[in-house]
Amino acid sequence: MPTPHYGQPRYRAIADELRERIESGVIPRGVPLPTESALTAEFRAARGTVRQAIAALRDAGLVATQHGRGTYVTPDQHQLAENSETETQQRKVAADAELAALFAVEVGAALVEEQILIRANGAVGTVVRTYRMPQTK
Amino acid sequence: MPTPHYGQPRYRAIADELRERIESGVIPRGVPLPTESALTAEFRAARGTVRQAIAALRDAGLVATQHGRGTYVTPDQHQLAENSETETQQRKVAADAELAALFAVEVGAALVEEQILIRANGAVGTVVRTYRMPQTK
DNA sequence: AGAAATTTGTCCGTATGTATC
DNA sequence: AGATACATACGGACAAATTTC
Repeated sequence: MPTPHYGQPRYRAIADELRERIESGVIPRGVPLPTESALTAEFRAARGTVRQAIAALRDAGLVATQHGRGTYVTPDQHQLAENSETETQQRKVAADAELAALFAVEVGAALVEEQILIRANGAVGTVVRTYRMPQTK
Repeated sequence: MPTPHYGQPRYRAIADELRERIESGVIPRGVPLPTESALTAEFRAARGTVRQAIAALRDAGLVATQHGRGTYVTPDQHQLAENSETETQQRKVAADAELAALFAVEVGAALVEEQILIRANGAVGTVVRTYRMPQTK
């Protein structure tokens, strides 16, 4: 099989098809996308092409991929807006090993953490923690 | 040559090297990057790997590519701050005591963590961690 | 104006590494 | 430890846009 891509590239057609399934609900939010090999078989495309399609969806924020686990459809943010309230608090925390590496400081160094709780109907649905270096100026 | 990518992937090392040349002025702003085949020869890497490196620079806004022409170093935005890029990673983590209380689950229960790194001029400035329950129905 | 050369874009197939289950 | 799934890398082929002759 040669490599014809007249008009629309193959990977874009696959991406559009998957996007359609997500937005129409054929693939519900929060569940994993078919695996790369499943998509490879379904669309008769090489894995690289399938990965290109998934990358496009990822760039669009529609899905998120986890190494070794799969690619998951991102939960729909629009629906959360109704009964949701947020609660924010700030505190000083010590850098763990990972944060220390990211910020290039020593383990245990002081960081500012802002924690936002997002409640839907009373129950905590999402916790967002933002870390920054303390402002020194 | 097999395909070892212990530690840092090859394409990232190439991207870092090119970024270094750009930021140090070895490759001035506004001029074209070496062609893909030139980079292929210089780094002894496959073209796909070189293209992956260039894609990383493109995502970071350092270069822009034009079909049939080449990849050009973006003119200096040098009014700072807009040189920020993000990197997102998702993983499964065990709930610590606090998160367990917030989500009303047991300590150690599986949560999905999405971590976003916000870089300004290469250095991590902000880390955002979002926690959710897996498989929300 | 047209043909050839150059350069990036797309696609295939395969192999191996790494993370997760 | 084995199976599954995504990540990285190679090499080859052809397509499309641009430049050069």
